[in-house]
Amino acid sequence: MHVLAPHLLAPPFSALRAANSGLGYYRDHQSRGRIIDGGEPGVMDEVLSRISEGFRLAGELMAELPATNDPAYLAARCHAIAHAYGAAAHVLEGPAGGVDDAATGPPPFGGGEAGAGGYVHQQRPPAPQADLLRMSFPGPEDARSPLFLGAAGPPPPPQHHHHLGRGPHPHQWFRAAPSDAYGAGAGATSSGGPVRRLASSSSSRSSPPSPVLPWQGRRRRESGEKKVMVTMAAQPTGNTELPPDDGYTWRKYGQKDILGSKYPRSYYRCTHKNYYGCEAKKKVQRRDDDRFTYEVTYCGSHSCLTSVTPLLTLPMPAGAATTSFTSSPNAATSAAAVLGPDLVVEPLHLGILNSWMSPTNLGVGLGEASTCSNAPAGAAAAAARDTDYPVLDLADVMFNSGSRGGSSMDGIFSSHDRRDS
DNA sequence: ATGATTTGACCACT
DNA sequence: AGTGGTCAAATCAT
Repeated sequence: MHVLAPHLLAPPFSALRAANSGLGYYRDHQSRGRIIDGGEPGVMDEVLSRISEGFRLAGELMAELPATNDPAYLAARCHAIAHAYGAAAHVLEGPAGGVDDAATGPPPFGGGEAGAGGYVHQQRPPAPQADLLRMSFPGPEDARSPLFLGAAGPPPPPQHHHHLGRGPHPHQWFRAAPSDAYGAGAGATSSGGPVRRLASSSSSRSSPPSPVLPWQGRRRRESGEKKVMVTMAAQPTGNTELPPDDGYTWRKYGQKDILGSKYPRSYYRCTHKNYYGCEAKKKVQRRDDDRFTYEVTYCGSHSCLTSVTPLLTLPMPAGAATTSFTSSPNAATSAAAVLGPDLVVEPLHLGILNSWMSPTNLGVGLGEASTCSNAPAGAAAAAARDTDYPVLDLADVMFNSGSRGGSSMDGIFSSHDRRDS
């Protein structure tokens, strides 16, 4: 049995931990600008390069793990990874506070400590760092861009040209289940579908005089509606990139070219809107300056996953906050609340977790994020506020239970519930 | 048959 | 008037 330092774990774990270390990037969709202010121009490039390298190596290691049993070899690989991250830390901390050996230094993203159950996140990093996020999931065949970085805005939408391979996600690390019963891991986004036609082939549809009926409820935008923007890396899948999978299933309902943006913006609504009237929506846009990064803006909350109590009753490690996720009628709100108001990014964390694992399991609505961070969390949150949030333990538990039954949307949306068209 | 995507048009908002 | 968000027919995939 090889024991790796928490921060040396391969991608999914390290990414997860990073995310749960408060690096989750989440903010109002209006904000823009750099996330990382590295001071000198070249500094962040180097940091990125280092982190990328570390992530890449970790990805490779993970890929090799199943077939490798040589402790010495694994240790060497771990050191290489540690070195890469250490170098990044060194650059970040400057000459004075450099960390020469990441293996003995603090976790790359700080704020972690080994507890009874392992690595438990306790505090989130200083505000500035909170912006430092951007996930990427280097896979064996494509280890590009590792992660977080703060790009500022949201990630761009799926480019249909590349998109959508029809089979299972090539890139399902630690994902026990393919997604959900509808086979849409990344939601409709990856469910496959027609490849975008060239403009010239403008379908045979002879544009009938738009039969748009008289005012049928094109709802006026709710200006007060909270939105959450998240920057996520594309899912590397060999030579294509899929939009980030946040664990929910989405159905695309529109795409639009946005002024000033190189890539079009795609609009998605929850696939279960018709089942449960779920109003969750999201806009996905690929960044102009980084095609591997998408900016996802979530609007509204998922009301379709409020009955995922089985998931939320995952065993909690001893010592972890015991506040139940199950008592609330609204799992999403409850979960976020439990994590506490101090963790502004928790919904994102969970969303990320969600994306790492069998989606749909985690009934945490990202759309609830803003609401949760503002709204009183209630007694549960209050109780959890001063407690070590079991985020990571939960994550581990979830990873470990990724193959458990119930990961399928079937368990949540039984066929008889479906009233969709 | 069913469900998802594409895409032009419509409409709200600024 | 310009832009962004949504609708829905046509089309495509399973």
